[in-house]
Formats: sequence, C-alpha cells, structure tokens
Amino acid sequence: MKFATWNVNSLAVRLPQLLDWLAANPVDALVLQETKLTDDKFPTLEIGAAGYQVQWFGQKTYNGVALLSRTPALDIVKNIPDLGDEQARVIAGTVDGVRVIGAYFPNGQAPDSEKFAYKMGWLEALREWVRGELKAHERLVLMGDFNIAPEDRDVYDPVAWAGQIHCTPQERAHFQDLLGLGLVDAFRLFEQPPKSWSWWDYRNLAFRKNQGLRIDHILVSEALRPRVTACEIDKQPRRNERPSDHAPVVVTLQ
DNA sequence: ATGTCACCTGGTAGGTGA
Repeated sequence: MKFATWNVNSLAVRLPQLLDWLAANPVDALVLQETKLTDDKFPTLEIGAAGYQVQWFGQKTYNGVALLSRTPALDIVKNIPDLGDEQARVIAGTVDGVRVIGAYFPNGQAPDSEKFAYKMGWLEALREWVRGELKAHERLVLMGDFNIAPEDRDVYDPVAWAGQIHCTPQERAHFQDLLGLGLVDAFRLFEQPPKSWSWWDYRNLAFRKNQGLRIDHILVSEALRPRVTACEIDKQPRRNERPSDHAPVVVTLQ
C-alpha cells in the first residue's frame, strides 16, 4: 500500500502533471495541497477517469486540499472541527482502514507577523484534534505541506535560516508535539541521501543548486510503523518544464 | 544576481502570497 502527499501549487496548472504522475505512481491514496480552486471548478471527471475517487475542499485563490483514493474514502472531515477556520486546509477520510489526514499547514510568513500567530493557533488546534483522531483510529497517517523544517538537517543553509519562518523553535516544538502524540516521521525511519528536500524556492535557481527545505512530511501512527517499508521524496516532477515548487513524498506500507 | 510563479483586480500593470 502506498500513500502520498503533494503540494501542486494550483491544480488548474498542474492537472496534466498530476495525471502523468498518477499513471507512473499508482498510489492507493494521495493528498493534494494548494489546489487553489473553488469546489465548482474541481476536475472530478479527469481524476475519475484516472481511476480515483476524490474528495475535495477548496476556496478562491488560496489554499484548497483534496484526497484521492482507489477505494472510496469514508467519514470525510473538512478542516479542523470547532476551529472555525475560514481557510480550506484539511481533508480527512478513512481509506482501506487507515485514517488519512491531508493538511496544508499555514505558511506563517514571518515570526513577528499576524500570520505566524494564526499558524500557532492552527497548530495547537490540529494537535488537539489529531490527539482525538488517534484515540479513534489506531492506524493513522498525517501528511501534507507542514511548512516546518523539523531539524537543521532539513535545511540547506541552517545558519542563514536560523529563527526564520519554517525553522523557528516554536514551529519545531509543534512538530515535536505531533510526534509526542504517537506519530513517527516516516522519512527518518530510513537512511536517506543527505540534502534531501521537498521544496525549492522558484527564485534564485534554487532547484538547480539544490537549495531547499524538507517541509512536506508523512507521519504515521505507532500501529503502522512496523508496516512502513519505504519513504521517499520524488524529485522527478520538480524537473518538469513548469513544475510545482514542491515534490511529492511517498510512503510504502506492507 | 537583485535571478519566480500563480492568482487577483482591473486592465494591458500592480499587489499579494508563497
């Protein structure tokens, strides 16, 4: 069984690449972030023709998430219950007995900004909601664009990025809080190439120079951990002519 | 290199968010 996450940065632009990727990587479930589509514009027919069920939750211009799966996803939840978030950032469903949560964490802009305060509140609400989800679902996967680089080895220049957005102690503490609920970073269960990133800025020739961050993650519950046999970042789509700035991350389970 | 992309409004450019 394979699950994956990908921030596509506009599904309207990236749909052909998504269909190509799914044809080459027929995962069992895939969560998308930054679809940037209102619900009436979601390409259900094309994704259905590719052999996937899909649940989606979007808004105008910003954010937007989706959950694609081979088998129908059950018990769908959109956004963190009771948070009252106006931004479309979370979609969850149960796929083949696994609770799958796909999330587009707030960017946070800068540590002294209002957007950072929003990010902190959102992270706290997510943690408390996921705590309950784990009680209800022993087999759980939380994946998406976390907009957090958990450790210095997840940053191409940790000195330059120290204290900057994605790398602040507050964000990293929240990441550790999620692990503390009984989740594990699937990527770090395995030996990985050094300088493994999931996002490269469009600017500054960052991809060509491999200057990136690892901010897209797949966390699995303790019950799933023994079943994880691989976790990889697929850089191939980032080499496309008109790529998303993020690469997909894929986890394989027995 | 100060090097981009996607979206909006309101237009043949500027602002925002990432």
